[in-house]
Amino acid sequence: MIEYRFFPLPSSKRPSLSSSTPPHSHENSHILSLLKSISHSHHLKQLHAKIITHSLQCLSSILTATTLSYISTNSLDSALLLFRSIPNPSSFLWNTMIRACATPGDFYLSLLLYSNLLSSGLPPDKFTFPFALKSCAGLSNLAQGIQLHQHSISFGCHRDPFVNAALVDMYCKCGDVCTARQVFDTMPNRDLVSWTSMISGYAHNGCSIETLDFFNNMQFSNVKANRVGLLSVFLACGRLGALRKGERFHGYAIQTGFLEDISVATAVLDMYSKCTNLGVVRQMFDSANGKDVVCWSAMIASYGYHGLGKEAIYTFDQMVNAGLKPNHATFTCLLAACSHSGLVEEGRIFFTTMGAKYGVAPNLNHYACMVDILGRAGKLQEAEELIAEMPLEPDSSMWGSLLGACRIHGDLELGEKIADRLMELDSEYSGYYVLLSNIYAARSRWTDVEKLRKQMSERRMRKEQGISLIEFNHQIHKFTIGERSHPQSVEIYLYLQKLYPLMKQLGYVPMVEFSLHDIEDENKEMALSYHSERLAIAFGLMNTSPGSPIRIVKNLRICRDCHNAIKIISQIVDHVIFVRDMNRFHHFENGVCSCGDYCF
DNA sequence: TTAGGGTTAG
Repeated sequence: MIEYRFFPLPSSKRPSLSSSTPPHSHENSHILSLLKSISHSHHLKQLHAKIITHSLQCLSSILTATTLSYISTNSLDSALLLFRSIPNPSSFLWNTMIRACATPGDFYLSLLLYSNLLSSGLPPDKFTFPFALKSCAGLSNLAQGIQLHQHSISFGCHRDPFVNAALVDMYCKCGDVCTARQVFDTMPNRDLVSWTSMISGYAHNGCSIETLDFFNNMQFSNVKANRVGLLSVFLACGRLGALRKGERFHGYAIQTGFLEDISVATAVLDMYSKCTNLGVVRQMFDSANGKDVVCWSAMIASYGYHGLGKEAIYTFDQMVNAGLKPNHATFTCLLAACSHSGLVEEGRIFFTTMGAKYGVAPNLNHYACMVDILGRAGKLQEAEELIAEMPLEPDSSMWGSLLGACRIHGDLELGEKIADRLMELDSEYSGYYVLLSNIYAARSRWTDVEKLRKQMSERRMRKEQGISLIEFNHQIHKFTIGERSHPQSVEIYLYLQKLYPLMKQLGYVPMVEFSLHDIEDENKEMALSYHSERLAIAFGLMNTSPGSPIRIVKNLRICRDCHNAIKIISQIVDHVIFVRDMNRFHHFENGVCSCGDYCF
């Protein structure tokens, strides 16, 4: 636990109430009303000076009002300075200070004040906890949050609905969804906000199926959803690729009027961009009223996922011409779009001018995008130099981007060098090991593959399991590599076995190096044939009529062999196949993929 | 005086 220390003024320097000259009461009321109405920090400072000149700073009510005015004029430093000079602040003032600091950048101050409140002897109350918990949530400080939870019980505030909602939110934002759910389940009264906190917690912790289930539970409990709940639902549908469910919620958003809100319209747009083709996304964008920078950025991101980098740039230009100022996320979307489409020069220009021209200095994400742009295009040396010269401390993801490029271009020497760096950084992300393992496997260096596997095991790391999802009959069906637990497994495997010779006739040659086990080629072929996306595609093809699109969502990158296989499958069957992997969309039709094979 | 929030690399 972090020990929060507070440094109060020595008591001798504090103003003393008893030594003050009694001021005129009408003058006090006048100053108090002035303090309430003041809206500019400059005027407030003038008034504060007047208060000191007239020796009114000894009055508790005046000091409290002045502190509140500093908070309302966003002068937090002055408010804190003044607050520290107040001998015995009221609970109300403590809470107001803790709340004022419960914003990004000042969360730690908020907790410092909470700690000092405890030292002062005043008990925290039902207003204190929501603000202090919000600060723990903002810092993702679970240990501190658990202590606050215990304090809320000790001080008898744990039954308050606001405290409970804040606890649910804190546990979710600290990644402990299970405890959040326990708190939720024991709540005496669950209102819309607590339901929404839990739904949003599930959504932001990647529990997409639970998000949708919980949203349904809320509706069964006769709690009517609002726009905030809908935002989480669209996030979950997008992640699951659950187009039909997303469409149903889109209908709900239209009926209830929530779609008029630009945040809901953006969430719907984003859901479509992750579930389907661009036509409907563009329709959403064109029909949205009051488009802000987030909505424009979502449209730019969407062009990026679908490999239309030039359209992403055109949309960016339109946004700027419409008078909107791009933010960090806009540039991340834009650079990622350049990367997916191989627009190296365009990306380089945006990257080098974004700070001076648009006032957005490149952050780690932007550097990672630029490394990716250069790396994918084969400019590995330039990418390495960019990392070496960057003014920020490169993190593991930066080296990970470059390692990804080494995998694409088969640069084993650089790949090993980067892998050493990643080991030094002690990254817990198993994907980097898998990338290096892929580079070794592609060169049949099975001893090195085995060595890596051992290192992963020593570090208690496991390769993230590949999962493919497909929505059918309002249900999400999940497939993992070689699994046989699905009710239609027998038929799925038979289907793939029948498809295999047809694929070979059309020139499919299995790339056995993508099967990482040191096993015989024939077995490798079979291991590849049962990758999760192929099982999901077979399930989709078996259960839908010709002409209907097949939509798959995969949590990892699609492997090169599956990519080739699906291109050939799209030549055989009368279906368009969409696969969204962890990076982007692949739109397979008549033997061609929309990514132009650029990602391999 | 109290809460939940749409875009973001690999």
